Amino acid sequence: MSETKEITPAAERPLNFLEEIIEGAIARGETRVHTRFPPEPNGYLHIGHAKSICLNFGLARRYGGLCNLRFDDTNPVKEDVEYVDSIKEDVRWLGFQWAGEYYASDYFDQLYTWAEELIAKGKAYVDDQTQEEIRTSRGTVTVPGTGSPWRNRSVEENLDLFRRMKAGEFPDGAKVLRAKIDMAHPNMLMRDPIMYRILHTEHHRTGDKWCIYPMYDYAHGESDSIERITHSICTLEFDVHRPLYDWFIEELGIFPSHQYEFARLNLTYTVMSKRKLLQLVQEGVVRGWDDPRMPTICGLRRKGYTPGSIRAFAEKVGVAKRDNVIDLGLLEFCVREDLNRTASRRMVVVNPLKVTITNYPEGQSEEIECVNNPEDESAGMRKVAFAREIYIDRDDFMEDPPKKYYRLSPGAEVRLRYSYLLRCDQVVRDASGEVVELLCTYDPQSKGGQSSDGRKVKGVIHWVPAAEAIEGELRLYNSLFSRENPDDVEEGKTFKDYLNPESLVTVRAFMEPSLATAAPGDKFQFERVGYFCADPDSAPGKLVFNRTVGLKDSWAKISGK
RNA sequence: UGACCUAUGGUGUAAUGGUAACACAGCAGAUUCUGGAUCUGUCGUUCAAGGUUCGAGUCCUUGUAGGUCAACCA
Repeated sequence: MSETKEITPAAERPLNFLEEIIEGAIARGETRVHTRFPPEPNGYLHIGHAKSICLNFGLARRYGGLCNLRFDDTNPVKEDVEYVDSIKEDVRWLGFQWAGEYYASDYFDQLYTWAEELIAKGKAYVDDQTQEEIRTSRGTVTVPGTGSPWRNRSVEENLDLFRRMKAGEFPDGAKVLRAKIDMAHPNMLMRDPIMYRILHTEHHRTGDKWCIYPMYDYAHGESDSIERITHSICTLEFDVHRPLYDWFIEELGIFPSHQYEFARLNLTYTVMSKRKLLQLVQEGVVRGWDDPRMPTICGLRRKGYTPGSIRAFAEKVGVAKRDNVIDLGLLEFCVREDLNRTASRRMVVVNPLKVTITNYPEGQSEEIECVNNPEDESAGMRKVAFAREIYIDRDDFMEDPPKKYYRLSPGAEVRLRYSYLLRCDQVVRDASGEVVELLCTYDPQSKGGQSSDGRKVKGVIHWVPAAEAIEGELRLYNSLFSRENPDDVEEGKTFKDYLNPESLVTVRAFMEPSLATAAPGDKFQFERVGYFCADPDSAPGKLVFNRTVGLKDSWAKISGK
């Protein structure tokens, strides 16, 4: 009964609509489940991708199937190996293994052959119109398009022209290959969509082998088909692409993969579009893709998020087809839930106030045993030196405290975490009247939760020994934007007008000595402050910690902060 | 003013024609050497109007609202 509460296993919650579709198929005897996660290597993965990754790999795992990692690298002008590497690292870090690592570019030869096949069937043609002409002749959502003057070229001419496009005889933009469908189709995507464009650009994998590249719509379904993907899961905006996805597969008569759409993840107080995230990086608004304020996987990792907390989050947000905006608080809840069970506790004073314990012998000190993690006995104990001079946090002292303030104030008594009861006797000020030191007395009988006369105090505050404390940097992160939905811009503004000027606050802090050996990535709970993770910038003698998330703070609520 | 998708507490997600529930957030309390954690209680929900049915969140019709689509991006 008192066991740690487990995250609801996927098996014990109701099925989402995709699982119902799969179980329906299984009921009809189709037992194979093969999914894929298909990022374009043109940017870093973010928390929205994490939802897709957990979904695709999770479904495969749940139904004993496979999930491929496939790079949708059909546009060489935007793509780079830097992104390929980061994507692989992030998927692995999230805890998933792909059945195979594939690239749409691996299929360029097959795709080309199929394109010639469609030309031969009279289902595709080479169009000489300019980009502008193609755009205007496509019509609008309410006006049907009109056919290109090149729409009825002979199969022989189309084949010849397409081969010469491939051979590099034409400059970029001179010609395209189009599917011949229906220029008056109510779905704009079906109005003779472009299959190939000329791009004399080196590809990060195929080099200069190709100067024509397939478009997403032509490449994606066929790639799924080649890999014999059973469930091609994508986000809602691809819904209108499905008829085209099916059209190519149908015309080619190849393995019938099917596309299903779900609603992408949105989070409050952040943006999720790659374009905007790229802009923040390029303009130096953040320090890079892995800036802890970014909603990227690498940003969250650097901030101290755990793979398990992100998986739990993906599980909790569910999968459906309606647009949604998830409360950032849910993500924070998930990481607190995880870290509470696993993070070692430490004492760190953010805003130091010196305390001299006048009845503690000068020159004396003792080792105090501190519990590393009350949620995990196996985490053991550590020792912290206690002496006559210590630091406490300024927030833990008030000269004139309001009601319900349990912390230190003149004449009041609190417990120093893991050690003694402490009473404040006198306040020392500097010339300007600022409080610079507290003179206190301790109850020598009060160690280990006791007191000399059985009295109890309500407040417990943390501390560090003045002599041994080490100094370090704390990077306190707040939401990147101050507006709940930064994409929802007012007249004449852009999303950047809603950047939170306090998204990063850097402070110096005094830390207990055991933190000196913290290595980048190590996670701690600084008691009563929050969860922190040693930053890659951190090194012995130059400690840097990122605040992953603060602790729930009911005093802040009461005091109305 | 075309096609398609969607509409359930503050935010998400369930309820598969038969008592509208779960999580987060909120509120109140218990407990606690972290104002943490834990535990208990509590607030609050079916877009609208018709229809089918003994019975509708669910099916049908019509509205309304939101979203997606007019890159040689994915």
